[in-house]
Amino acid sequence: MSQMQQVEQQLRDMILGLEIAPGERLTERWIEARFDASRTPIRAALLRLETEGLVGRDGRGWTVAPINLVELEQVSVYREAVEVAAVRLTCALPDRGGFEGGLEAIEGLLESCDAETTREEWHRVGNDFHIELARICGNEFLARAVRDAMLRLSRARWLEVREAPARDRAWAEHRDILAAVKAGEADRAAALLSAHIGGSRDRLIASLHDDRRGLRARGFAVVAG
Amino acid sequence: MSQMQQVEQQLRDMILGLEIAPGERLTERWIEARFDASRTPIRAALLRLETEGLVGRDGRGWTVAPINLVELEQVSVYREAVEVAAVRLTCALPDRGGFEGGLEAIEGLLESCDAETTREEWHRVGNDFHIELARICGNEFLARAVRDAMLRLSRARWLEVREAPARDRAWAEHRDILAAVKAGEADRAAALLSAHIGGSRDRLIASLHDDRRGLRARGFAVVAG
DNA sequence: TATCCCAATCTGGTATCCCAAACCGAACCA
DNA sequence: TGGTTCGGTTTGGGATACCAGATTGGGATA
Repeated sequence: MSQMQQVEQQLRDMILGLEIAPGERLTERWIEARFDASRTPIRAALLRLETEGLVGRDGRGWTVAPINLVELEQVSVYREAVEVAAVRLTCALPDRGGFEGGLEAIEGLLESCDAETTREEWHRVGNDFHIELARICGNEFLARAVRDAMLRLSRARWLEVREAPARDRAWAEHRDILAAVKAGEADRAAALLSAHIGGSRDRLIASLHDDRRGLRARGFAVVAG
Repeated sequence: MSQMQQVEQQLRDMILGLEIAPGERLTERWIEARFDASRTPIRAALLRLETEGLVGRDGRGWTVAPINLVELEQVSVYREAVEVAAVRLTCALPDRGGFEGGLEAIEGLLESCDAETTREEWHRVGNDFHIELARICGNEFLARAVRDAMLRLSRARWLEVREAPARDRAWAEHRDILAAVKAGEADRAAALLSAHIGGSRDRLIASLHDDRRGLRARGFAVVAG
């Protein structure tokens, strides 16, 4: 793997893992020292992370993207449109991508979680459910759009204060959506998915909005509406 | 404007204008000589164009993205989902973005075309109609998605063999869609837009599929389904 | 003549170097 | 004391030198 890809992945992990605070300034020289790579691959990595929305420009200089509630809301609306379209496509498929890496695999994902599962795992599987669900429709662009959107939502979802009941409800909704898709009931799947995403969005925004002081106290830049 | 942006824009223009053939190999050194810039800004430009799908990697080395009929089909499906969602959002707005740079401006776009209009203008305004229509919904991500999709479709739309009647029909459909949005009739607008994009897609794919020998004869790499 | 092999060449990847502009702080003036 | 200016420092943008691996073209050989 090239150094550029290494730097990119490590930086992304640090940002998504909140090891670098949202809103924090980044200098190419600091990254150079931190990762022991020269500026050429670093700049390439920053350019890619910029297109992913994880870092941005602050005049001259780089900044880790802040938590932006307006952006989160818009990304979520975008993702709802794309995911619903993907699920409708999947329902229209003859076998609904039911085999080899399709719906069954996703069902396996859901069932891999139980009371013992760590928070990291819940988070990861929660992402993967939506990404995989979109992937089996066969349209690369819809799948990529969902991946990008989930990436942009990742830090916020991690910060969200979620109690066990809310988590269990989300999981139940995942199962319902999956069942509807397996049955090929496009309208029901679309409605369930839409409601699921809409509800997640509202709770996510509300949770972050309520806790924005706490977040700022942790050194995170939070841009509220 | 930085050199990187200049190189990026010029390269993009050359690719979209088919001055560099789809599928053609690009070397950083050739670009260096061609644009009299050093490899640093050139690499940055290539990285960005890669995310736009205009250039890609061919093992080691860069390649201008070929005309890929499967990709075009998928991008079009993606764009239909996003554009319909954007229009529904717009219809739900109180004033439907009707003022200052909103719907009226788009109407102006359409009316700026007549029998005297050059092919370049038709092409540009055809793109802008969809981009602007998506923009007024207020969701940056939906708007960006449409922009990206139209960019990916741009070369193919340019190559498409279109007679005047087909062109006029497309324009009439644009007007109908706009009228439905102005009236706030979300379902009608969505249905019209969906049909318009679906029809465009089918004709585009069919046109390129029929002419793929001619395109290959011009040195264009065409990947058919 | 066909084939194989090696060296010259060309490629993108990386490390550095230089530069102009922006930033920051201290010193100085009102 | 508060504002301003000015110079050093730091920044990203660009240019270039160097490297390792891939490619290729030609010449030697069977």
